[in-house]
Amino acid sequence: MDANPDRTMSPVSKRLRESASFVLHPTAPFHFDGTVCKPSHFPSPLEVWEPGRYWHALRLKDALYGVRLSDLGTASKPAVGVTIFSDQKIASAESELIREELEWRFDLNVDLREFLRAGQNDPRFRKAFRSLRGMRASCPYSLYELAIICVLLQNATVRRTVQMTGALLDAFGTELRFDSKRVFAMWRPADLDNVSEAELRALKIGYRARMLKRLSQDFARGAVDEFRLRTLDLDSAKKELMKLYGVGPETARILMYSACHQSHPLLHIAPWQQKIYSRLFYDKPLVPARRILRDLNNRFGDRASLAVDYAWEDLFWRHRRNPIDWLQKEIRL
DNA sequence: CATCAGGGCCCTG
DNA sequence: CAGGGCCCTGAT
Repeated sequence: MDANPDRTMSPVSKRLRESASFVLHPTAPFHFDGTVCKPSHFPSPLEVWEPGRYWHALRLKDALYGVRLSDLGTASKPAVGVTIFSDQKIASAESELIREELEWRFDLNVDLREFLRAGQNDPRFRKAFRSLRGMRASCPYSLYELAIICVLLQNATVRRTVQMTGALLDAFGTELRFDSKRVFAMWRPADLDNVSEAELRALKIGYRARMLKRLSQDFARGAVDEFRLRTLDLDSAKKELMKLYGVGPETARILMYSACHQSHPLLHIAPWQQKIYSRLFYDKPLVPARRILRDLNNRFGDRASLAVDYAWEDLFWRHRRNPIDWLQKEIRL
């Protein structure tokens, strides 16, 4: 294991050099910034975004890459330039594997045409669909990595999640330096084999320490096959995921949606979501959850989760440009 | 200073 | 299937 053995030291750091490049052609329409940058997410050192460009770490098999994505096309003629940074040469078969994985993680081949039409026809969604037209439900992380992030989000405020993530990455992550950027790669499941629950707790992650241990063990011994999971239908996949310690209905939903690209009808709206959706879709302080569910599912069916995501991210994009008062009050730091 | 709730989940009864 | 407890932190 190459996780940092002395956790009082600064994190393991690697310098990578440019090793391969190719171009991807997403389905049209495509929205680059909306796909790679999610303003509703908590800020983390796992990625860097600038308009039209995006940097992150990618673990595949046993290799660790730095990735830069560049927007080279337009909404209707999309093209994404990919440059891979590595500490060794990249064979063409390897390059092909990376290409397929990136296409999956950013959901570049999905057909959104019918879904986008439905959004244009709904006055509540028209604006969001217009400004993010072609956005994907993407996730730069592996299933394991996203599961860890979900656990760090549970029952915590954003500020606390940021702290826990930083502490864990300092201890077990790898800092990648490439293309004048620095991003962190998360540890691998097996890297926590020899780390005790007490050591994790010392990083102030509380009761989540046990979940991190058990999740990592399960992934390390192959109890979860991410690639098989991608092929399952919604219910079976959800059932599989909920066997994992620390993965309940909400985390399973997030994993299904973001990492497995299973859009779905809405089943449940939490109180904090209800408040925000009421403002967003009805311009009222509080609309009954039942009604919100019915309206959205009627309009969008099994793409309802994606529709909400469009409105949600659009809201945060607008908030970023021009702070929205009522939203600021809802999102505690 | 004390108390509480937080962008869930597990466990118990 | 309902409700209490969980780590820690900032808000009150």
